[in-house]
Amino acid sequence: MGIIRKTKAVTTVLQIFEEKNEAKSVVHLIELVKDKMNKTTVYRILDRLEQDGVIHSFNGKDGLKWYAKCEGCSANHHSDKHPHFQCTECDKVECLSIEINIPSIKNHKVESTDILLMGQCEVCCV
Amino acid sequence: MGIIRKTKAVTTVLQIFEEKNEAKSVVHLIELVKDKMNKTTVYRILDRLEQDGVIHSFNGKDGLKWYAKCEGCSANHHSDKHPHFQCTECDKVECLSIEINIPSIKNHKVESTDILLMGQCEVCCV
DNA sequence: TTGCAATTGCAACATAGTTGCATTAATTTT
DNA sequence: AAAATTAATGCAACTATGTTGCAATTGCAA
Ligand SMILES: [Mn+2]
Ligand SMILES: [Mn+2]
Ligand SMILES: [Zn+2]
Ligand SMILES: [Zn+2]
Repeated sequence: MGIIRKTKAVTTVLQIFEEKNEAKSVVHLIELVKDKMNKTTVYRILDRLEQDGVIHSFNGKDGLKWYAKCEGCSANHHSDKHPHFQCTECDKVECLSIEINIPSIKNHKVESTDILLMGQCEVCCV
Repeated sequence: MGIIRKTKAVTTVLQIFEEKNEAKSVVHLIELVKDKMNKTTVYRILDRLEQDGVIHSFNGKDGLKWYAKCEGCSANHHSDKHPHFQCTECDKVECLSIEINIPSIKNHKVESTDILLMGQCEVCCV
């Protein structure tokens, strides 16, 4: 089960995702709220928010865990699957709403995909 | 620069990749050779072999680092880019020789991709 | 052989993430 | 409104992957 009590810590974390629709690494999140709560709490809240379909997680280019807001997901229906883009210059991560076609692989059953595109973001492109 | 001296340790690691064309996680490799060399040595050898275009690395589903033999790469030309498949049941990883088409993204410059497909492998499919 | 630089082992470190347990605080019950 | 219940938190200790500095070893060329 996910979030049951709306504590101050939960509200703080939620606010971060609400106020700006941007992916955040756990490391960055911990840094952001380090005066307000323990890192263990951050990990646990993120866990529970993910279970509830409020946020989703994925791995960035260096293997770190990132989270971003879900759109149209719930505790029993995680539908918001998509590739991500990480800028090699500023490290920013974006959720991409593009569809990438995966060809079927002989004798294999592909159930999910983990796609990270890397390069230069809009800002760093120039 | 990569491998300069063909030491016993280098030979041991190379043999593992030669005898079976299969991706290996660093954790597994360290375990495999733990009586023969230090883990630091394993990390450093893998590093140098990658620089030489003998092997390539990528992240598995749990964020762990994996390595597999390269085909047709050299120190100054790493061409063997491809998606990977990891079985969710037996954890085995395969290099895929399929092409996945990445649509261009407005105002972004995609320079590389990191694609991991997950599901059931040939053995676990049944 | 000898000399030297590449390689290795080792211990200590860095960082991400997890766990157990006592304490605190939301929320429900009385 | 107070008490009871139990989810949530803080903290310290831990695990795991990966890195670094440095002294000792070893491959190889001269
Ligand atoms: Mn996303
Ligand atoms: Mn591969
Ligand atoms: Zn950027
Ligand atoms: Zn399998």
